[in-house]
Amino acid sequence: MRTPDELTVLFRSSGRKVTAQRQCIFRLLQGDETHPSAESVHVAAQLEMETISLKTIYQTLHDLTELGEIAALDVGTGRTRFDPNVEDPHHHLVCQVCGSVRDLVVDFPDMSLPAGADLGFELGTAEVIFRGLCPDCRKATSARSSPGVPVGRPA
Amino acid sequence: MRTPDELTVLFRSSGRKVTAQRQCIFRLLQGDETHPSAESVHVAAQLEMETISLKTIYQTLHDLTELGEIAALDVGTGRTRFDPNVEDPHHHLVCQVCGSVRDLVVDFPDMSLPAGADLGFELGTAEVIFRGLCPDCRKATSARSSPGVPVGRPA
DNA sequence: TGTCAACTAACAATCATTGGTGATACCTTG
DNA sequence: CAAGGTATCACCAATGATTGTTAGTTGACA
Repeated sequence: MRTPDELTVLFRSSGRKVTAQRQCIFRLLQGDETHPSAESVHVAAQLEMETISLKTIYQTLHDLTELGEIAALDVGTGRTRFDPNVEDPHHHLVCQVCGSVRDLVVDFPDMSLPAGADLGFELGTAEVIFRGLCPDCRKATSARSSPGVPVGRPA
Repeated sequence: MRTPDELTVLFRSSGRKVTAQRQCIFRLLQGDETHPSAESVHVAAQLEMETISLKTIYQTLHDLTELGEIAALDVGTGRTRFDPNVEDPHHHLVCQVCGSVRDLVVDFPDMSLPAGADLGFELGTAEVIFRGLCPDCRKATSARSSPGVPVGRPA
């Protein structure tokens, strides 16, 4: 996504207003690689603005998604995750224990389908999700118990 | 998954009872390649047993998943889809319009990660989701309007 | 045949998300 | 700077998929 300043211009030119809350959200998303959920953005935002509402978070994330500045993704953790990186095409690593998500900037050139395998589908994007254990949960698991904060439904 | 008869044995040997409802569900899943949701299994089951309850469907699907006879998957259509094919490792084709899901029995050998790209994750499975348009929605889209039955949240 | 799990109906609860309200704040354009 | 209108807030309700609860009945199986 673009910088907060550029987003300010973009919002205005698309008829949206730029409030302190929205700028706060812009700043928080800027360079965030954790693929936050709406709720975690809310928590982070509340550190700066105690009264900011979850509704506002949802609305702004929705606006940003509409403008193509962030991507909404469902990796099966039960909440929608938001990805500020829409520049580089990439895939995702998902921790099966704590639900953390990281970008995977690897291109798989050989992922085209053999003729006839497409079952008549008109293909769009191919999205790869690698499931595994993040470094933290790896430590916690090999050691003893209590990993990070568990998240959402299994698979 | 196994045949209804084999599942009957398996259920009994795991302390579960085999009722007419359960056998009906076994039969319906047998060879179903549409990756039905709990609700669509319910609809199909009601054709044979008008009074079968959605709870029973959920419970039996849950049991089958626990026994590893079917797989529960989240492809971002808003409902959990169930896949009776747990024998062949495979990926999935998902229609962005109607939400239909088909198996993709193609193996991608070159999907290992370059050294260092794993960000310290311990890798498990890699699941690939191809999004696109199914044959039916393709026709409907290129023609005029009204595709199949739209399903669930976008991406 | 008896026991106990499974079934049903009906209803409530969950969780993430979206929708309404009315009132206030404040951004933006003129 | 002032007007006008959108964003915000708090509060509360609704959605949709799924799970839980209850209580009474059926039926599997040893």
